[in-house]
Parts: sequence; structure tokens; C-alpha cells
Amino acid sequence: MRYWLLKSEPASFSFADLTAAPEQLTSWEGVRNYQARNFLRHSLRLGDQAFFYHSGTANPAIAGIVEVVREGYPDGSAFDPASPYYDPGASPDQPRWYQVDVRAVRGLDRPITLAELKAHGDALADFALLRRGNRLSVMPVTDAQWKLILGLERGREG
DNA sequence: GCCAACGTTGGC
DNA sequence: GCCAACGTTGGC
Repeated sequence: MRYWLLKSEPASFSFADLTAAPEQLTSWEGVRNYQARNFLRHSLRLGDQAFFYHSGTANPAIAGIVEVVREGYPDGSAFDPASPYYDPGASPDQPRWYQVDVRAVRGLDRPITLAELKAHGDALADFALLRRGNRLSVMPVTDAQWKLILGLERGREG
């Protein structure tokens, strides 16, 4: 099993939205970046877990944990002219964009903020999220990073 | 293939 | 709202 981090703007779709969804399940659609697409298409596997990260908010933070319940398949929103994710260059024959399905595993006892992650910058020096200018919406998390971050959950903040 | 212009992301 | 970082686009 491998670990990942998925970004979402809570104003569009929050971890609370996911836990309120039927079966606490959603399709992770709308990713329009090739590097992130490649992860979704080929790398995220059934049973892999991911941090659900809230970006674009006053307090960016990891809010919860999700699990991959369906591996990469074509992102149909790219074929839908009514969708904000519509891409005229994609078609069912040439899907171009891919999505996975994820289900909520649990919310964290408390959000682990970006500020707190940065405070552990020595231990998390290679953490993709902390790389300067990182805009990837799907990124890998190593076993060590996963453990360290979950260790923060029950520790004192900061 | 180069690169300037432009749009988007996302923290602050 | 600002701005740095970065990806994409399109002229050449």
C-alpha cells in the first residue's frame, strides 16, 4: 500500500462534504494537470490511503484520510460541455483525463495545518507539499512522512 | 524548439 | 488583493 495527498478547496468540496456524501464516497474528478493525472491513472491503487488536504483557505490543513476504492478510469466530466471541467480535446476514445473514487476513512482528531507541517520542516524536508511553489493536486507521501504526520495528530500543536 | 505572454494555483 | 511559481499556449 502506498500513501498520497489529495488537495481540495473546501469551498468547493470539503472533507465534511465527503463524510456527508452517500457511502462517504466521491469521484475525484476535474484534475487537469498531467503529472497529477499520471498518478491518478497509473499509481493510485485499490486500498491506498491519502490525506485529504484543504487548500485555498485561511488555514490550509490536512483534514482527514481517504482510501482508494476504485482505480483510475476516464474522467467523464471532460466530455460534458456543461461541466466546468469540460475539455474539448478529450473524448471517450481519447479520454486524456482520469479520476479515481475515494471513500472517507476518518477525520483527523484535529486538522494538521500547513503551518504545523512547516514547523517540522527538518523531518519533512522532502515532503512534496512543502516544496516551494508546489501546485500539484495529487502527490505521493512516503511511509515515513505518513507516520510522522499522523504522529503529530496526537501530539501538541506546533 | 524557443520563449514571451498569459492563466491558474495557492499561501499570505 | 497581492504576488510568486509554474504550466500551457501560440507565434516565430
